[in-house]
Amino acid sequence: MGVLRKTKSVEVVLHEFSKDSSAISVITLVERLQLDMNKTTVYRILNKLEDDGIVHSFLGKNGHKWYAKCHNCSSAVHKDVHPHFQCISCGKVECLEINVPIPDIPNRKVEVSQILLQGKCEACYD
Amino acid sequence: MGVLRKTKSVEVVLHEFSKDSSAISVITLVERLQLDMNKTTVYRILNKLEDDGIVHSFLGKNGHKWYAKCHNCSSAVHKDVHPHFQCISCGKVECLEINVPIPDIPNRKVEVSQILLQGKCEACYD
DNA sequence: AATTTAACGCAACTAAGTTGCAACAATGAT
DNA sequence: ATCATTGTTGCAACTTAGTTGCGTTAAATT
Repeated sequence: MGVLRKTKSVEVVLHEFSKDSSAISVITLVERLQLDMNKTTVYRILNKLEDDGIVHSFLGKNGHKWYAKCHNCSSAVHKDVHPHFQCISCGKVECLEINVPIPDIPNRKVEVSQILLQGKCEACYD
Repeated sequence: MGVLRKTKSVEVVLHEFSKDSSAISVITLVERLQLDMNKTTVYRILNKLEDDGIVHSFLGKNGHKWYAKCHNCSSAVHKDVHPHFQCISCGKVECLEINVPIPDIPNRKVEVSQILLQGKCEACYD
């Protein structure tokens, strides 16, 4: 499954990602687009955009879902398995373009790593 | 706040952690103890046990809360900021006694790191 | 045993995310 | 351009993790 039709709603959602380079939580998106579309539509479009490798998702500090634009993904391979950074002051979430090497773990095969770092962001830094 | 009284319910919850060395999700715990106590009680006891540094919590792959016994914590300092491993086959979650070094990030101060690794556990490994 | 007050059970609530279905609209064919 | 097809949307109702308020119960202390 993926995005098949270029609807108004899809364009509106895409626009939100194009104007903001940081990640957006679904909650924020639903709230921000409540006049444009139903929350069900937001959830469904995000699902499809992720299938298509256009955005990727991850969980913020409360276990709520966040989305951000992908840089080097396709529907086949989601390469964007970078860490994410959430500011504990302003709540903003960003993708970090760094590589965190995961040590080998005996008798276990790590396939996915989900790393959420929390602290003070650039703007909230003392 | 913390555990002030040694009630039957507290002992039952503690017993669950003593008989199982891997982590337990709140959902499982509520279900497993439904004959012993109310789910509200489970949530409240876990909260207090965490405050006291007896257990620590983290989020599993669906954003659901998990708890595991602490090894070197106190109510003042939660030292148990190790990574967790969740098996994608059987769903089991374990604490990993390894250290994942987080690289310094320019202009940001990392205070907490939440690392969830997913893959095949010892038992489900091919 | 009486008193104090933390802890408990219960029911009702909140909020994120999902589902089913009828109505609508983007796309390709005519 | 119009029609038919079928993917997409809105709506309402639902599911489920987690929380809250409050009256009752039961630890701990005297």
